[in-house]
Amino acid sequence: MKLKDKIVTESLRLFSTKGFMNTSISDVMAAADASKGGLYNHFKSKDQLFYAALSKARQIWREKNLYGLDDIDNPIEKIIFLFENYQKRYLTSSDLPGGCIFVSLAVELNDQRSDLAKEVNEGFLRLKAMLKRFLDDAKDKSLIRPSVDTEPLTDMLISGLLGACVLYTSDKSLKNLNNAINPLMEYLESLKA
Amino acid sequence: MKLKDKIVTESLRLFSTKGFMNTSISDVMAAADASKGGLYNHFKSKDQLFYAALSKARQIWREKNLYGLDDIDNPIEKIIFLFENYQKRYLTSSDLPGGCIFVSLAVELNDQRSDLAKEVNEGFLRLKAMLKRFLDDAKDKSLIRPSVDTEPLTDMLISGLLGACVLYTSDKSLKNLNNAINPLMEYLESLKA
DNA sequence: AAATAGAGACCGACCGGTCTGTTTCTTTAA
DNA sequence: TTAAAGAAACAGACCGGTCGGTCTCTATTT
Repeated sequence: MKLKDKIVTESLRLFSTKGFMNTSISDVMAAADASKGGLYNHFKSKDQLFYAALSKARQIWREKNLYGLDDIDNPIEKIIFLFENYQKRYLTSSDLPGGCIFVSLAVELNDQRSDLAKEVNEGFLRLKAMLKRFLDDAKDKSLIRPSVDTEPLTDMLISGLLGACVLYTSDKSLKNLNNAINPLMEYLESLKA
Repeated sequence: MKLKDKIVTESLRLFSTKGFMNTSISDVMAAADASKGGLYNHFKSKDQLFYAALSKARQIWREKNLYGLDDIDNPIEKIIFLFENYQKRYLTSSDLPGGCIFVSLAVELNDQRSDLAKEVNEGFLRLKAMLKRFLDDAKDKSLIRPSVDTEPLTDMLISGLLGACVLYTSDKSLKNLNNAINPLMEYLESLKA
């Protein structure tokens, strides 16, 4: 692997555990087994490294969470499969040992680096939009009861998912992760028409 | 107000927005309009200040969230009232401009200061135990359907609440806060016997 | 030979913490 | 009532160390 990729990979691991501001350039370069000269040859600044790492994190997010979704027609089943991916593929990925890096970064950066946080928050909005699209689609196809209001349901699913990330961050046990996510899936099942 | 209290109050505000490790002693003393000598006269170290601030945060948590709970008999209504307090009294409190400080600290400290994080996580466990107690009580009194399994339901409520905190941290809008918490209350209502 | 990649000493700024000196409050005795 | 004495509260210069970033120099590639 080229040094540039190695730096991004290692910085992602460190950002997910220590956060962005508490990870020093020296930390990153020690993990990448190289020196500062090697980093500043590829990135103009630490902020630039942040954007590169965020881009890689998004790529990993899509790879892990959208896996297999295209093979499913039923939008409710799609959401349930996404939630399973979240547990089994994404949160437990070795590339992000600190859990969901977007949650960590959003909490850390919002009040002190709003420019960087903005990029992170956009991801939440996109996930929310995707979930709402699935739910609206399910309603159109009469797969869930017509009494269901998709807007608050979307918010509940999102916050449940984010909460599960927080719990997993603070106690990396699969049991707690299952306990947090499975009820959401069961609730979704109960809404089927 | 005495300087010691002022230091704790201001450090709490700063910890909730900037996090513990990214808040410098100078930041705290500038906010408290005093100097380092004044701080180290009352606290042995920054860690000691952390424990003092955490203690104050817990006191605020109880004041805001347990307000009025004793006047309610129905345990389900207690939970709903607690959730309302969370929105209207706790998260929007001016003492914690960064949102729920326990969420911020848990995410920040778990992988780098596990000794401090342990203290924070204990609070989650206590909240979880309290919610479960209410739910079990409700089940005993046949206030909710007997088919309800209180264990996963507790986890769902906790992670929903934590997720709401994350969302509120990254977008301090009451609308999003309501959207995240209200569905939890509606879901609880739907479980009534 | 020219260009790129990388190493690592170095810079000013800031970190948590210490130390000394000064001010303010409290206690005690005349 | 007052003044001396002691303790506690506070200010701010200062310490070694680390931060992000720069710069020079060497090694490798083209």
